Amino acid sequence: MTQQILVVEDDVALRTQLQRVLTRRSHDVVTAASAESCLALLAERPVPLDAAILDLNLGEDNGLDLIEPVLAHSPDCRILMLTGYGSIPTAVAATRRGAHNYLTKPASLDDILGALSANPGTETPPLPSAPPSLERLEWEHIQRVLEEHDGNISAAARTLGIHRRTLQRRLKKRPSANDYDRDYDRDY
Amino acid sequence: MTQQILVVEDDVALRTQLQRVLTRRSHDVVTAASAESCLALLAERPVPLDAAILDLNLGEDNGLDLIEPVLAHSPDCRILMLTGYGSIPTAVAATRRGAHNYLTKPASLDDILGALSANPGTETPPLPSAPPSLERLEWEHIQRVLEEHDGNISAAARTLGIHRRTLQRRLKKRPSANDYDRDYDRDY
DNA sequence: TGGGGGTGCGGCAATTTGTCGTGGTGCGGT
DNA sequence: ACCGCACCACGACAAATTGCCGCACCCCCA
Repeated sequence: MTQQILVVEDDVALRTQLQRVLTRRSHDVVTAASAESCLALLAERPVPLDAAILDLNLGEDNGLDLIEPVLAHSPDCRILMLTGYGSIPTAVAATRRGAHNYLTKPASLDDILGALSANPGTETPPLPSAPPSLERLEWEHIQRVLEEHDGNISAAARTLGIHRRTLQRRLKKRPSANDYDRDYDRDY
Repeated sequence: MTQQILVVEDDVALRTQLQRVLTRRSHDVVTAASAESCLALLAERPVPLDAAILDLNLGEDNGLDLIEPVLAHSPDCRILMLTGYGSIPTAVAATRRGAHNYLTKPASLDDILGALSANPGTETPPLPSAPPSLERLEWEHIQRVLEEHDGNISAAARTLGIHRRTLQRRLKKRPSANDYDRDYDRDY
C-alpha cells in the first residue's frame, strides 16, 4: 500500500536517504528541513498524511511542536519521532502529545518501518528490563554522540570528555564501522 | 490538599518509605506489593484515587498491565511509573497506555511529587538534548544498577561486566555514597 | 601559500584494571 | 555452636588502557 509520508529532518544526508528509500518502496514522500517549511507545507497540502517522521532536534526549534500541527492536518497520521540523543522525558512528552513512537538514531530502515507499524502501547508489553553491561552502554552512547557529530572524531571526543586518541583506539577495537548507510541502502 | 494515593512496589524498603513520607504530607496512602493484591485492592475500594505510583518491575508481572485497571477504577488518576532501569520503549508504552509520567530510580521525593504534578506533554517542552559526558553517563548507569541490586556491589559488578574490585575502587572515588535514604527522609 | 582543523598512527609515562590474597562480618543449615 | 557461603574492605603487583606528546598528511578557505 502506497502511503503519504512526511519527513522533517534537518540533516541533508539522512533526509534524502530516507526520501530515497521510502520512495523506492513506492510511497509518496514529501520532505521539509525546518519547522517553518513543514508548517508551510502542511498549509498548502490538501491530501492527508498517513505517516510522518519528525526529527526532534531541528536546529533552533523543537520537533515536538510539530506534532500538534501535523495531527491537526491529518488526525490519523502516525508520527514517529526520531532523535540523535534521546531521553526518557522527551519520549514521554512526545507520546503525550500524540506521537506514535519514538526512536533514537542511528536507526535502520527496518527499525523505522517497524516503529511506524508497531502498536507500542497496546500489543507489545516490551520486555521489562535487562540491565545492560557497562561496555555495551558505553559503546552505544559513543555511537550516538559520534553520529550526532557527523562522524567527527575530534568533536565527539571533546563532548564525551575523553582524549581523541582514546576514542580513536576504542573505535578501532570494535570494527563496527558505520553500518548506517548500509542499513538504509541495502533495501530496495 | 490531601489526596488518595496508591503505591504498588515490590521492594519493601522503598514501599514503606514512600508510604511513610507521603502519609507525613497528609495524604491517604494505600499500598500493594504485587499486581494481584493491587487488583484485589481496587476491586473492593469505593473511593477513587487521585494518584498512583506503580513500579514497572513487579517480580513476575509487569506494572504496565496495572495502568488500565487503575484508570478503569479512577479515570482521573495520575499514574507515575517508577522503574529501576528505565528504557525509552517502556516509557513510550507506559505513556500510550495512559500513564502520566515515568521516572527511573533512584528518584527523590521531590522528583516524584514533581513528576506527578507536572504536565509533561502540554506545558513543558523539555530541553532538547545535551550530550552528556561519558563519565557522567557511566556514573549514572552504575548508580542505577547498584540501586537495582540493593547496593550489592558484587552483583552489580557482575551485571555491569566489570571486576568487583574495579567497581569498589570507582565508588570510592566519587564519595557520593548513598543519597537515597537521605533524599526520602529529609522531608517532613 | 599560509593557517586551521581533521585523521591516522607510533611511542612512552601515568593511571587504571584484572587478579591474586588476607581479614572480617553476617546468615542459614545441621 | 560450628561450618559453609556470600558479602565487603583492603593491599600488592602485573597487564592493559589512557593521556599526551609528536609527526605526516589532507582538505578547505582566505
